[in-house]
Amino acid sequence: MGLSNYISVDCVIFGFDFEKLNVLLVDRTLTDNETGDVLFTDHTLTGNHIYEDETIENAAHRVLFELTGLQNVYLEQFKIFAHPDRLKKPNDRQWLLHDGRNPDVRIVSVGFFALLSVRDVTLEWKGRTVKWVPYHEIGELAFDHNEILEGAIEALRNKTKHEPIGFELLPEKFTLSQLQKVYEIILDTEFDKRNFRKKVARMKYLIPLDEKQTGVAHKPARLYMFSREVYEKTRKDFFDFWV
Amino acid sequence: MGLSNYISVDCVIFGFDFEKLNVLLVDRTLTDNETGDVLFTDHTLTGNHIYEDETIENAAHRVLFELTGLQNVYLEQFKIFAHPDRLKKPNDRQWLLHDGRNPDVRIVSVGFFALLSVRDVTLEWKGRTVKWVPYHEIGELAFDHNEILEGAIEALRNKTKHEPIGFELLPEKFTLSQLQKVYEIILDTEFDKRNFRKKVARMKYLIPLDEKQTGVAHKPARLYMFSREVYEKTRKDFFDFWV
DNA sequence: TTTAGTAAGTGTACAATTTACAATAAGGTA
DNA sequence: TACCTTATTGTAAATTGTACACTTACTAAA
Repeated sequence: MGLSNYISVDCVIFGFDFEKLNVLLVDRTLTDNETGDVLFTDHTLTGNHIYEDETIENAAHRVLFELTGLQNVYLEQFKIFAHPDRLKKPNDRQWLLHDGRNPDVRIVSVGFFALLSVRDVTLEWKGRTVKWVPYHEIGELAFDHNEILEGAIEALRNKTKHEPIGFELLPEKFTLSQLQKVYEIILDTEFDKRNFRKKVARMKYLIPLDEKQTGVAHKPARLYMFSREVYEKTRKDFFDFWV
Repeated sequence: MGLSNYISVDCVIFGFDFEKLNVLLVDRTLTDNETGDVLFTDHTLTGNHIYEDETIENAAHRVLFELTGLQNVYLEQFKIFAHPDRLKKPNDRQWLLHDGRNPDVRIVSVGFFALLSVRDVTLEWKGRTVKWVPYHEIGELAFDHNEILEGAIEALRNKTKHEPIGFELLPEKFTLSQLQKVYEIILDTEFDKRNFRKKVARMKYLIPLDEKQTGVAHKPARLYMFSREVYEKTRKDFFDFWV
């Protein structure tokens, strides 16, 4: 099974740690073959070429599995990146050449974003170091990966406003304060606690459990679950573009 | 300037005629070179390969211009179609072979949808007949074009719910009943006329004109315009996924 | 065991929006 | 002039949005 050497996927993997939104980045360090000097070092998103007989969704799930060991992760295609010059910055050309690839071949990359609650992650991938970096601390990335990241954030924001995907960034059981925090971080805003809860109380698909937080140095909060089943059954389509 | 022979764009061009949502389709008829017999005839969406140095957005605008002569059309990338078997139905292979193309090369296609008010359209494109077909009357299309069409409709519905793109399907000046009809058709629902107008009256970016319809056999309706400028200035981001 | 610290949980009044519902007005056409 | 067609408009009740502050339940430290 060969590789399709002109299509790739790039995954923006978001992980929420109850405080910040993080993104999984991979170190990219190019060293001179002879002297061993470090020529440059920076970061990339996580991506892969796809196999010839593979769907792009599969390729994206594969990346995700290799990195996190997780299979059932929220993953969504959001945009294609295909600018003719997207791989043509000097460092990027050098890196591709070093890797035995032709930097003049136009590569179309399909952007995906994934959502998960931060957990332990395989800390190596193809011999490169992988780490969580807070979204706001991400500097200049390799290739067009800053553009892909911004596209992912925008897609995440838009989707979050209209569909219940915030839950994907939390563990199965979570508190209302954690849920509120997710939305505040993604939408870059703050909500009134009482009003947020009043709104939330109307959502039939947010199931209160008979369980509480443990081990916290304050009144323990009740735990909730999201039920996609109830959501699908009770959701109404409606019309809200105005405002 | 060569062609990238593995990337293409497919455009779902929606046209509204105040009654129905239509899609621009192109006839595809394969005739036997020797006998002249018609081997099969069906329809495709409108698509194109992209040039090597061209962005995909440019390629999509090019398709649109060739077909409609229009330059400033609402156009949006919505999904990529890349299934390994997407061009492998027997008729499709035959068509590609006849056209001198290799049906075994995997072609990634970027799906776009365009919105416009139905107007005169160039009725020929590369020697093939082009016509508006009401969305609900579209049967089986070539390649994976039914899938692309459904993807486009879904993207159109979603976007319509949250952003003011319904206007793109109307002429510059339109009546409130026409606007209501656009939304009813896209969202496949019906609105109460008084409540619809009450809601609409709150949108500052819907500008009432001192002009009325002419030539209609009933009380002429006032004309309105959409101001994207006012919309951008007054829009608030908010949060409505729950229902 | 007492105290301090921390986040959880809760109600009310007012404003804005949604919803359901039907009669009159203004043009053309016969 | 009568008729046909679509445009235009209001009101009351229910729901939702908004602004705002105190009490509760737990841990940790004294």
